[in-house]
Amino acid sequence: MKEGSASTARERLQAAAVMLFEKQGFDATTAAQIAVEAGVTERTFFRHFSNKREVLFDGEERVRRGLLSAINQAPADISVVATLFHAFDEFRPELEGRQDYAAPRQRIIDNTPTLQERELAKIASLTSDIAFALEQRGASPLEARLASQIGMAAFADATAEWLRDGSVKLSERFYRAEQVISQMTTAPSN
Amino acid sequence: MKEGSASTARERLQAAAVMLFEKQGFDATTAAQIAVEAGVTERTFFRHFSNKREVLFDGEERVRRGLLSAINQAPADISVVATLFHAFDEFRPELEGRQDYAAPRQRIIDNTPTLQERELAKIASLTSDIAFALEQRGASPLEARLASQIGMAAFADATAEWLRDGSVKLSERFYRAEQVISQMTTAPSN
DNA sequence: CTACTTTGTGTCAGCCACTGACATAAGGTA
DNA sequence: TACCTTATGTCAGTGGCTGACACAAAGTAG
Repeated sequence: MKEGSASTARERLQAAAVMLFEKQGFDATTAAQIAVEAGVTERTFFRHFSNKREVLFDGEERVRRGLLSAINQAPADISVVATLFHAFDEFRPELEGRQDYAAPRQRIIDNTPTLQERELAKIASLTSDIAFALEQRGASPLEARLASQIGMAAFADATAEWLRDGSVKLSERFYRAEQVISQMTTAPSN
Repeated sequence: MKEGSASTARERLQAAAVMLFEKQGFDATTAAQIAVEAGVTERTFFRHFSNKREVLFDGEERVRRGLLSAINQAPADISVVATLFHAFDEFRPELEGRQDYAAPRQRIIDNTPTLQERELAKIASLTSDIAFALEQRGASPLEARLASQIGMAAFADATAEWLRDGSVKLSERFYRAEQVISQMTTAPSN
């Protein structure tokens, strides 16, 4: 009742959650409160989101599909790491288009351990799917697992840093990470 | 009252938890149940462990200290990745000595998404401390972050696989992972 | 040896995340 | 028109977890 009804209950719940989480913090905000703000009942909140955290983790499948399809379209004659960074760059416009929604969300996550855990789980799940995709393209299981691990670590790190501080472009952050990884295994540390 | 009293309440709670989690599953086991089995009250359970999951995550600090000290004792003239694997090998005896406790624990975690999340958080926390240690030894911040990510991914992967299937020695799993990482950025994927 | 302090525990009331069951209203379909 | 589906409300209940208070055992200080 408080939010406009020119949107679905689900969307109103997400917007109300982001607003309240930013204002009061995640822990101090109850599901019932979000529901009231969105003009529905607590029960309806839990029909749309399986738990309180999920209200912030909706786009996961979109990211998954985007990255996997970019990997499958990458050239076949490059290293696994190069394949991943090729895919990240293909997917980059989608991230850049969502910056306005993603930045406040990132701020909330940065302040909330339980959401950071959820974010780690999301990255781990993506990582596992990416490892599978690399294996399909000919990598060994262990190489696929390790490459996807460092690749997704770089992806998540670059994206989060970029959302926190937009003064370095996302493309630049990806590029730098790839350079570091390429040299990491050959050069001594000092 | 059911467990012998020749041990602390904390130890009895841990033992009771492992037993019940294996028998009934994590979700189907209540904190109150564990407490009764250990001869204390639910409130006492939560005095020893800040939440139900923590009863399985006690050795974390031991691992952290062990790995960090091993990193600091590694030779200075090798690559960051080599530094990490050197440290893993130094720490290996401690893992091998705990295999009997760690294996059932790993089985429970493998069956329980919420515990897998906690395990990811633990690895991420260790990873962050290890990145800091590498930086102290002269690595750049980005290199430190990425190297510690892939290193800890390899460490966690090798350890978990070894606990699930002891037929390949832990030293061998570490060795293989290091080989794969060294070649990852240079060779094409097929 | 007594008084004080610390540490570990029990008891109880209560909040909140989350669920199952049942009812109802609105919109589409046979 | 009768039915079915979908989204929601209502309500009662379980379980994780916390704060407050009381108490007992084991130091520790004087």
